[in-house]
Amino acid sequence: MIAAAVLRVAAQLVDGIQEGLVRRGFADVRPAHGFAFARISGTRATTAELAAHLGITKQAAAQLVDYLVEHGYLTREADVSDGRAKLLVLTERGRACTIAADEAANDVIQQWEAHLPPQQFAAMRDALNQIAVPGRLRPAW
Amino acid sequence: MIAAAVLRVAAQLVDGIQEGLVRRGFADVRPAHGFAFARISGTRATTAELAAHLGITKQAAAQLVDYLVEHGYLTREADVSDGRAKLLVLTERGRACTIAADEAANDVIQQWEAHLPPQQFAAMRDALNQIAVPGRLRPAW
DNA sequence: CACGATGGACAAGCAGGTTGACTACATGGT
DNA sequence: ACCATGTAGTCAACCTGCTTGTCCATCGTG
Repeated sequence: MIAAAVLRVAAQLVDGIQEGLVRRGFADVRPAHGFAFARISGTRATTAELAAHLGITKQAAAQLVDYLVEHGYLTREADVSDGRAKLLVLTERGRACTIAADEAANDVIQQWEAHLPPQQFAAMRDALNQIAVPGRLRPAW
Repeated sequence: MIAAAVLRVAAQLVDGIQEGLVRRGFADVRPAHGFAFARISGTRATTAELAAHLGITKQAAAQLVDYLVEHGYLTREADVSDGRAKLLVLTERGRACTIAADEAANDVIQQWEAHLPPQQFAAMRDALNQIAVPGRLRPAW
């Protein structure tokens, strides 16, 4: 069953990243935080924008941000161009964590690559990229 | 990024199945229930076995089973060979729901197939089946 | 047949999300 | 210049799905 295979592969990836982060000294982040980091390290981000990106309410996003601030991954800075907003910026540790997550993800993917003929791996990668629509990232489990 | 593509594809699949189930009249089941159905419709199943299969505690599995019994998908039957155990068996509605879930999953997959050259789709399917280890099904999000 | 292991259930609590209401600031129309 | 409406953030209450801890009844093996 291909559907089950997709879910197992996704589960492997998430679990593998999580384990890799623990090994690299980032035991206090959850998978959801990774999606937040990805958003914050990209363009300018506020809590409300983050909430929209993750598909959760801004209250839930706010408490996620609280957690990351408490654990030294993020700071809230005043936005000079908007007195209401607070910009989310990664700390040094936050940037180190995003890098570690990327490395951990690549470790998992390299294991996949090692199990497949190069051309088949490339076919799978291209197929996944074509299928994946740029919409929501987190499923509604 | 291939990691993001995998997660998006998995999210699409889960969301697509969920939406297909709603369209077919099964609005009161969650994705986790699908994994439970798959286990129960296979070999003999008890609540404790289900818990092990899903990677959750038996208490959590018990309340999941409670829900499915209340909603008419399952019954608990006495096990003649073990006075402690209660066998989980699908009702007619339960069987119909598993069939509907299979159909919904196939709908999603057919959309993927339609977007890709047949040979590339086959390569992706085979690659995923090779990569997927038969371990846990639900990630620890 | 006694004793450890196992299936199931009861209770309390936690984590991550929700809805609702409120304040402070922004912005565009008259 | 001002007011109306919209938006970022926060406080509070609550819900759901899961956890840990404890217990009982039954199984199976020495």
